[in-house]
Amino acid sequence: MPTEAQKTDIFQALADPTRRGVLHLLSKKDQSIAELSSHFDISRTAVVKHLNVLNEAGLVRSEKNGREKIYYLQPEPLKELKEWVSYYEQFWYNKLTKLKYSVENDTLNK
Amino acid sequence: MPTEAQKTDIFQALADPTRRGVLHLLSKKDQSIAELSSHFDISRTAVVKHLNVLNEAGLVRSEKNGREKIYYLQPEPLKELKEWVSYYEQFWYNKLTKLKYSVENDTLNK
DNA sequence: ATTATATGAAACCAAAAGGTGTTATGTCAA
DNA sequence: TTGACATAACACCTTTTGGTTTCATATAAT
Repeated sequence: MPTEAQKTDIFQALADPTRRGVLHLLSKKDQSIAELSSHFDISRTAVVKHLNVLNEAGLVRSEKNGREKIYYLQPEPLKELKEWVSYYEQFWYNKLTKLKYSVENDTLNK
Repeated sequence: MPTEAQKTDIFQALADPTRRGVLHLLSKKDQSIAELSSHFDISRTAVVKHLNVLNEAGLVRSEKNGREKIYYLQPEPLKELKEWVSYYEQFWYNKLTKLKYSVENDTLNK
């Protein structure tokens, strides 16, 4: 139950390397748009667009502080990603597990 | 050490829901292009394009069987995804962990 | 009050993504 | 060998994506 609806698919949000870079920066420190932008070679406007995508995916939030807007990480939606990948973990080492699993659980779709 | 170079970023490969659907189908059963295509509302040609993307990301492989081309899941590259997400796991429950971590390990990038 | 700073918002653009349909090639089966 | 089937290879199209520049607004500091 996320506080806000996730308008953007999390997989799509993470597809862009700049956006993943933003998440990593925010994992170190909450920071303003200007500070975030200083770490990339693209314009501030472009970074803001990425922040909007991340925000719509529920991965970041922000609050105004004077004339600054401070962004912070909101990692909870990544749980979905973890669950997704954990399904595939069973196939990593031997292929026999696949058969075993599909017999035990009969999950055809999600 | 993947057998083949991954020309396509795994995050990008997973961004498309159809491609994730293909992976899920292949996790159940190795299958031909025709059989895979039957599960989607898009053309076979479109499915082939998705398969090419997945192949370039190292997530699927194929082998010819007569006039058919059988695709199978290659889940190993997903380990990278798991590692990526595991970094963020530490931030899931309380925000204090963040500080703790960044003090102990001083990993600024990657 | 004025100036510098931080962000917001809009218009625009090129390239990539995701889709289509058509035609060609290789293989199986009758 | 002929027809059907499975895939390959193109050419083409529309929308989305990731970027730009420019202009406007709000706040801080002198």
